[in-house]
Amino acid sequence: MADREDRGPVEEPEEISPLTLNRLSFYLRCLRQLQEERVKRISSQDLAGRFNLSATQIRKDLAQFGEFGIRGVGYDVDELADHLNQLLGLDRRHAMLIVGMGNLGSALAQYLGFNYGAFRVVAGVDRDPAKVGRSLGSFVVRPVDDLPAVVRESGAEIGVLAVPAEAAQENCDRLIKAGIKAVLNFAPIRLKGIPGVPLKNVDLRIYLEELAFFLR
Amino acid sequence: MADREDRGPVEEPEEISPLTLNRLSFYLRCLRQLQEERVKRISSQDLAGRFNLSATQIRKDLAQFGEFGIRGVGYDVDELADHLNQLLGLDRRHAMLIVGMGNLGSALAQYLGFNYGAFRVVAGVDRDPAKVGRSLGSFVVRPVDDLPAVVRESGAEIGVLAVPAEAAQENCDRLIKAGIKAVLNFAPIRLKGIPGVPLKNVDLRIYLEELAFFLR
DNA sequence: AGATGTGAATGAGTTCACAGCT
DNA sequence: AGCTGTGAACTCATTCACATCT
Repeated sequence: MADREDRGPVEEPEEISPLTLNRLSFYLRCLRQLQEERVKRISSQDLAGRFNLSATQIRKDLAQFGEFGIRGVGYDVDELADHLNQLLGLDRRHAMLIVGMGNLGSALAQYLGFNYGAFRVVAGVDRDPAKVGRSLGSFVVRPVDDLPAVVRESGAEIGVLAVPAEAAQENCDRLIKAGIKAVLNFAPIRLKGIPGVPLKNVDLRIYLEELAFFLR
Repeated sequence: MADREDRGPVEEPEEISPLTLNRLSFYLRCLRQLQEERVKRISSQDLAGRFNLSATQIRKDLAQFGEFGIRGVGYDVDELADHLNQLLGLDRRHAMLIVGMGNLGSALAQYLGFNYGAFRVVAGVDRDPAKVGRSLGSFVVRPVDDLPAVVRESGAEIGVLAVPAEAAQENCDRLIKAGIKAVLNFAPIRLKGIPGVPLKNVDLRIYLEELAFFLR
């Protein structure tokens, strides 16, 4: 059955499609909004209606992970939010480290560190000695060569790459070698990661180009 | 209202899936890299091998829009890049306007305006009088109430929303009313657009949450 | 020969429709 | 009754396999 090619190791048992994961994250956002409105219970239909989603899909997505709803009634908003929060690994803090404290890096440090519940920017590094030593929020920018120590001391799990495309692969490798657990890449280049370390690309150029297509 | 300026023999846009569009944009990036390496011709196999793609998919994607390749030989790099460039609407400038000149807005203004060939940030607006009047790159921040005039004068086509979630829908509506042609939204909220105006969401929280899932 | 372009087959993802629980 | 959870049907996307062209 499972033919073993010269690929990486066997995958995790909990297979979840990126599309589903994306939606779960969005559902949680919707539930948070309902919580603020003091809504206690909601049916998949209502949820779908409010946020332009598909009721069936909501149910299918959720049912993958357990029976969170009450038949004939709907979902308990608080309870479901908690379940999703836990499922997505947001029930504990995630420390982030930013590589490249230029314009984008600095903006991300403040933007992400500010209002993102489970996430916290705890460190920043840069190659440029002129940027090292600057104080940004709750941390001081350190030299990129200190990465292993910075990761160890700060407990950072997620590395955010905000460096130019040319420097991205090198810094990605360094992050992984320094023991970072996941990478979020803002450089406009497709990086080669390694199997155990999830890597997500946020390519602003591609977003713009997709819009441009509709403006021809 | 969509006025189509016919210039050149571009294939019909037909319905194109967002996934395909995303890949075309990526193919173009790969071709640009090959151009820098002075590569003149490449086969779908080589292209796939170099950038971790599927050769069949490359051919299928491209074949939707014409016969760009030469059987038995491969694709002419320059020619294909030009075709994709034109197909994606990158053969002319696209002016962008940023709404919300806080940290993120300012960073985007410099980041996007700097090194993004076909795109140019030509204007920025903010609600805060303290930010109005600041000079950023090649433009001066103007009050958000001037949107209609700013759009008209600057010729901006793409509106970039870099405002808090609460203000995003209102500003999106204003952008559309002011005649903007497409919207790129960085606020962590799903906006209600209108049919003729393409809208793309870049939700940094969702990217982080998708990574967090793998760190449970 | 060697690579494209493409119908056919397979697989992934979504919607339908209804059984089953409250 | 009302709504969830889920197999079945369906639609969309990818891969296979090969006819076709240089």
